[in-house]
Amino acid sequence: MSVIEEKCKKKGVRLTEQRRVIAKVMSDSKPTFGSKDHPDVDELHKRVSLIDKRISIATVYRTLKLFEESGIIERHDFKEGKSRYEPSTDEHHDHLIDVNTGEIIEFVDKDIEELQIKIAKKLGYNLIDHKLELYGSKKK
Amino acid sequence: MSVIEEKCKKKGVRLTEQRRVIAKVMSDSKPTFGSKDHPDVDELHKRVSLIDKRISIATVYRTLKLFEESGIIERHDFKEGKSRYEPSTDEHHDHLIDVNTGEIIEFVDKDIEELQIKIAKKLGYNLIDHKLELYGSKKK
DNA sequence: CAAATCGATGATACATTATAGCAATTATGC
DNA sequence: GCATAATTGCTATAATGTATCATCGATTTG
Ligand SMILES: [Zn+2]
Ligand SMILES: [Zn+2]
Ligand SMILES: [Zn+2]
Ligand SMILES: [Zn+2]
Repeated sequence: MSVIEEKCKKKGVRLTEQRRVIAKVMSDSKPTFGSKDHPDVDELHKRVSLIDKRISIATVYRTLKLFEESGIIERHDFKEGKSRYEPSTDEHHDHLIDVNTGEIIEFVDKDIEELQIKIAKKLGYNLIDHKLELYGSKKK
Repeated sequence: MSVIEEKCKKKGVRLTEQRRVIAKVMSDSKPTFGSKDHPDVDELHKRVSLIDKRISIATVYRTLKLFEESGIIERHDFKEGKSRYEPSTDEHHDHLIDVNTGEIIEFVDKDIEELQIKIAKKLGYNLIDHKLELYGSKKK
């Protein structure tokens, strides 16, 4: 059983054959370091179709929304207009996008997380969420 | 003459009657502290129409794109799907969005800017651009 | 000054991403 | 197994933004 299927069970999200396939594909999407996973809906539909080509794009959209609202996956809107998805991780991370290759590098930085909380506080706010994306080109 | 009209002249961006109106509206959009300006295309078209109701939404789109590509204004994609605009400022700033009211608070923080450069460098990248948005609720 | 030229405009068609409606199918609880 | 409720696939629709194209208007050329 895939990691995401297990999380669905734990959270009481009903599973169907289609959702199980989408869960499997999402679970397998974890990027090895250096890759650029975080697939978009079309890419996911392609991967899903390799397992069962009768699953419609509408179901992919609906299931991703369901998983996202249940906190099982995360949606990102990088600079493209379309959403990209990844399985939720235990430890929060942010992203650096290689502007030349599109490669996505994940990073964790405690200092910048704390700094954001501090900035919000100074402005009189409690930080609820944040978006941090770095765009860069490889040093030579 | 509006601030943005002046910048157009300086950069050699050709001005028309329509563009002058849009430049004026954008120039007037600078938020006083506490406001939530950074208007979207529809809002801008509304404001533009008050001055000249024959200006089409297509021209607003085209002119905003032109101004943006010339570095005269900046486009932001907050969490809504539609773009919002503001005049470019001398000093770079980031945004905190009040999740309850939609209010947008601008802030400048040298430390977080430097930290981002440092993080990119550590990953082997030169930082070219970044997106930093804080979402929070007012402390009571 | 008139003609030719070139870019900008307005209206509309189209593209893209995503959601909504609905009949048919599937899963669930008894 | 049967009734009920949720889910699916298909398609239509919504929302945001871009492309097309005939027309307009400004500018240059002779
Ligand atoms: Zn973060
Ligand atoms: Zn990630
Ligand atoms: Zn910044
Ligand atoms: Zn701003």
